[in-house]
Amino acid sequence: MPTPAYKALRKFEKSLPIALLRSREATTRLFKPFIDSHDLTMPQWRVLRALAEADALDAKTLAERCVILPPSLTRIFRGLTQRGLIEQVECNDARRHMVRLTAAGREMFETVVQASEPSYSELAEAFGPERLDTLLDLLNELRDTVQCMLDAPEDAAPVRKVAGRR
Amino acid sequence: MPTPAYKALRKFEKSLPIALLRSREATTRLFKPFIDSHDLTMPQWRVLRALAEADALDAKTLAERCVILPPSLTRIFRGLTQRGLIEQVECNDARRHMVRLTAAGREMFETVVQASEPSYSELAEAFGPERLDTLLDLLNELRDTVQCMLDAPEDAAPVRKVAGRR
DNA sequence: TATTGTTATACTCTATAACTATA
DNA sequence: TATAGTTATAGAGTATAACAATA
Repeated sequence: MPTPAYKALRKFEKSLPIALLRSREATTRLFKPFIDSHDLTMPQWRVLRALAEADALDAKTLAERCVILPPSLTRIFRGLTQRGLIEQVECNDARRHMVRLTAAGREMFETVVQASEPSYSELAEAFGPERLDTLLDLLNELRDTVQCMLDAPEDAAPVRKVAGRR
Repeated sequence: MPTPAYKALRKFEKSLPIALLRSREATTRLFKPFIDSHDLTMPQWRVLRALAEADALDAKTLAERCVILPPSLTRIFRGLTQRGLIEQVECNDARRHMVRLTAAGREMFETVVQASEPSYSELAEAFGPERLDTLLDLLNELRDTVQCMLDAPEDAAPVRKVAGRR
């Protein structure tokens, strides 16, 4: 007989972490070819995309917004700078590494966007534009909700900040 | 003036791949400590979780269901077997590597589930149980929709199966 | 003293191709 | 001949700690 914990458990498809992973995997498989064909990695592309909406951003902001750890971001900066897609920007606070797109970087961004836009439109149409919008809202609100839980140290979680053994 | 492609583009927060990534990152940060504290990796945990709902599964099924590539799965099998959490099961088709949880594996599964269930409940309550359910449905349907698009070779995508240069 | 970012390092996952065994 | 899985291997991401520079 199944134990209570097993019975209470949501089915595999109803597991939030797994559903997020599998949806992301499928979405990535759809769009990654467009990124690959321009010799960009997905994290590199997220950086270009974030910069395309801002004049310039610092490493900390990009790390948070693109879900990239600082050491990875350092390498990404190096790669994109060498290829002439981004450039450093002077900043009052000399500690901050601020970057922006170069003309070539913006051109690269536009090229990839134009190439992949049809697939995005096709997906939106197939899935339903309003449902896609609902999904996006729910995803962003879920993130906020989790963020709040993690900020409020009230739960019975295992060793949080100081990671366990390993 | 912004180019058409840029204007047509959804804002950063409205990008599906990025929204999925960021939501998953937050969710992972919430649950990963429970997995870590039992010296399991996330992929290992997904395998245990998938096996907990089935008597036995073969590598191909697990790879698809847990979003793990075959070579990774081979290593995961090795690790979980050495720790006595899974065991191989005889199969008619000698090519297939079928595995199931051992008693210790099921015990490990139950322990982790019981430890993390309070956080999941707290999240469900904070987010709204019915909204969480809607989100899960949308995620699973999104995956199906994308799957259909990828199966139907009709779009103007770049070199699909045969990856680009690299 | 706190913050920002880089370097160093180890480990894991990702991704392909080549190979073996079985059907 | 096709399928299932393993091995080999290269590369990229993940994660921490330690360090340098600046505030």
